[in-house]
Amino acid sequence: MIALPPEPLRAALLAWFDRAGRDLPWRRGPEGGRDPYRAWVAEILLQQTQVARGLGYYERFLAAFPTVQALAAAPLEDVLKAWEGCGYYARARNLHRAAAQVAAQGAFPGSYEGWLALPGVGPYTAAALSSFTLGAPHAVNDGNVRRVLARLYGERAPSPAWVQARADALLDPARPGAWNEAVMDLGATVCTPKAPRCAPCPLAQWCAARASGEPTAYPAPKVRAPVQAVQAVAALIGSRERAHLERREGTLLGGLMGLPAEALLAGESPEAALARLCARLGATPGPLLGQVRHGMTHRQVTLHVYRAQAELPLQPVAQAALARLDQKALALEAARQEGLFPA
DNA sequence: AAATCGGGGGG
DNA sequence: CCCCCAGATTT
Repeated sequence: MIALPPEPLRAALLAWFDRAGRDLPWRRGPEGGRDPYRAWVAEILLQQTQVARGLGYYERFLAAFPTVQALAAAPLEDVLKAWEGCGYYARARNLHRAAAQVAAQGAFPGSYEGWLALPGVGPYTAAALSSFTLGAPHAVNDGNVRRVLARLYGERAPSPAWVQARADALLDPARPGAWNEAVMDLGATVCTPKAPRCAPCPLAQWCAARASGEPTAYPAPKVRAPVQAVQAVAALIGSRERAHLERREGTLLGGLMGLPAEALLAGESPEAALARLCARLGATPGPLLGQVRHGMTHRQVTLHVYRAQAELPLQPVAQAALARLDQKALALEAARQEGLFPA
């Protein structure tokens, strides 16, 4: 392993950060002494979610739940509604659970280990929050850090342990929170995945990937599981404004509401699956409204949406937290209020 | 170590 | 179309 000189490298990156770092709403307050509630909500929201996308959700979420006490007291349905469309809904469920723990103990964690003990807080988030809110010397390891360090050291296949060791060694003990934010800002705005801008990079003089002439070769792309094609049927009972909805159980979209649905069994036709679904609901199958397709990283879902009739409770769709897939399905029923779509 | 969990931005 | 994103949890 090449030993990089830590002090000049730290000074160069922190000087760049102080000049060119991003101005983000969760960065208000003193360095190393940020408001733990605002910092925590941001870190959970930003897990596997790009900053530009998280911004809108952040403001709306804080407006709906201004304090951890308000979050703890709110029904989970309201929390999921605020999270609607953002994905990885276990984050919202864990955030709600953790809020109850924090409210019960009357204070936010005062250490890395304390943060790590909260549901939904793993090694990255505990390092981020302990450095941002407590000034604790813990180095974050996220996608940006992985890419920046892989390029800096010229490592094509950086393991999590390799990244953490390098991040720990480089962390500036005088400004751990600022250092963590600086590496992430560099990765997000300069050392980007496909088009790194080496010219303005404050670390260029030490960077092995830049010296190689092919910075984007570091790190090598991760091998990903193939996308699996899935088919299912759903029943629309009622209208797109007031429909019969079910709560999804399990890990996939768990906690969200959606149209009653059944996955097609191997070799099964959509009509047969619809018959199974209607038998379960005590409903009468109706005509096909259409199909919607929806991609979910490792799944490509084709949903066949049918109308159905039944004496089942309807609820206002606008107040329920729905996945994008169900919103697409509901959109198949054209709004037909008098005057909305004149003939 | 590998699989699973959403949805969208950007080349 | 493909890779990636302020990862965590479960297997």
